[in-house]
Amino acid sequence: MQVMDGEMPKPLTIGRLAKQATVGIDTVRFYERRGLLPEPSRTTAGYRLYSNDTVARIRFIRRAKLLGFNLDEIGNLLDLHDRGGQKSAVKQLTQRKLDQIDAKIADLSKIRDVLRELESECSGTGDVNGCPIIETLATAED
Amino acid sequence: MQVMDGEMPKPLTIGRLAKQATVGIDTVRFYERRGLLPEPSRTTAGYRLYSNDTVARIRFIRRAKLLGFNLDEIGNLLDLHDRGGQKSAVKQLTQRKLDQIDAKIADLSKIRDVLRELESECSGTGDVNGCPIIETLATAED
DNA sequence: CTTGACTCTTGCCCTAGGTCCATGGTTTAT
DNA sequence: ATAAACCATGGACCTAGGGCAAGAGTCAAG
Repeated sequence: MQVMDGEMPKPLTIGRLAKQATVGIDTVRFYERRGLLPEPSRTTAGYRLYSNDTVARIRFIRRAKLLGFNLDEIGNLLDLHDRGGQKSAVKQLTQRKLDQIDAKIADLSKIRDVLRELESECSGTGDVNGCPIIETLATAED
Repeated sequence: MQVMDGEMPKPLTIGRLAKQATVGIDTVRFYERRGLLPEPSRTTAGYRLYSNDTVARIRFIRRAKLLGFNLDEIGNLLDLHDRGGQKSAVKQLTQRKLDQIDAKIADLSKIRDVLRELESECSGTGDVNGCPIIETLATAED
């Protein structure tokens, strides 16, 4: 087995990392400040150098965000991942998030129902006099 | 008919207005700056003096907020109310808000489904190795 | 060797909807 | 008359998640 890797692998500087993870450079530094990314090693000139798994780590963060976790919660998930926490802890975080989302959906559904009702009651023709939407806003009992 | 109103009606200063509308004083001034409340008259000392319908106007704003309208949209609604706009304009604003809310509910529902699935797959016992939630975040294809 | 592309740090800016503070004048109650 | 409570203005601050810019150093290609 010959070792003939023709190319020097280009060092993973912050710009390349950001591109591979499809985030902005500022986002990488921001995550570092927030403690979501470990402090990277540096070149003698002070340039940050990353290992490949940082790409995966950033993707982890983005996916978790898509699922509705905020950065603090993601920090917890990452800690559990890094330090081999308990599944129960992960599950609990997920359940809490699920509860929050259910609550939010319930809120929005109520609002939607009210709005639908008002909208269906509004003829949509003529001036605003007697418009049930405006009327409700203007005169509803507290 | 005698006019014998025993008491001088206390002038509606900003503090009393705020209390009646159950908002903070700063909120009243903030709404004024945002153009949601007209500039009030002033005493010679510069104190703001409000008429009673300002209470109703602030309540209008709060109710509209509860229905999910932001302050810009509420400004539009107030304009339509003040200047006798068309019902169709009010209805349109309401429909757009309804669409936004539906979209948000749809978003959240998708997230909820994913989260529920992951949560149900997670045994909740043992360490994080093999936890489907962490695993998914860590390795999902982009 | 020079030009352009990268990177460094520090620090300010943005949204939305307010909230809080300092400083100073006014009004009201005791 | 004097203290407590009120009001004025201007500006800073808050959350969340970054974006943007200045000024300076570094690196790679031609």
